[in-house]
Amino acid sequence: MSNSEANSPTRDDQNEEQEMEQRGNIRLNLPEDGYEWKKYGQKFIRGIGKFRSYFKCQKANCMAKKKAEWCPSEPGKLRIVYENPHSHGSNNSTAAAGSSQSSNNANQYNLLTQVLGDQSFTSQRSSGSGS
DNA sequence: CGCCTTTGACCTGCGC
DNA sequence: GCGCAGGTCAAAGGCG
Repeated sequence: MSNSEANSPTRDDQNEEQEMEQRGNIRLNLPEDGYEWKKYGQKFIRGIGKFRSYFKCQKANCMAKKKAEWCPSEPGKLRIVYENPHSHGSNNSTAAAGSSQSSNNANQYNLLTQVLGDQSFTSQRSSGSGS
């Protein structure tokens, strides 16, 4: 086993990723959405048999929250659930693709979650923009 | 030295 | 009324 890990830095890197994945370390797969998130908790959800991470917007006046969980049927796929609208605009150009929509989306999503449910929107964010 | 991340424990709400 | 699950807060450790 010494040679396999000695000359395979890529594999080592992937191995690490998988190890963290098992621990529920979603931080590695956290998609940049233009906001600063702070992880404030992690829990193993028996309902889906996977870990769920809880993020909170670091902005002082922003009560926006984000939940990240692994898709039960699609290992490696991350499902992001946004809660509460942002009281400020996105300050990250990385998410320029949706920067103008981010705040708007978060706001609309809040309504959608209550009216339609998070599936339609979450599904769009996860597979629509990811893939 | 400061900031961020991770882990554990506690509290609240819902269901049976 | 009790039990289970989910969610949140706080403290400690590690890394930059």
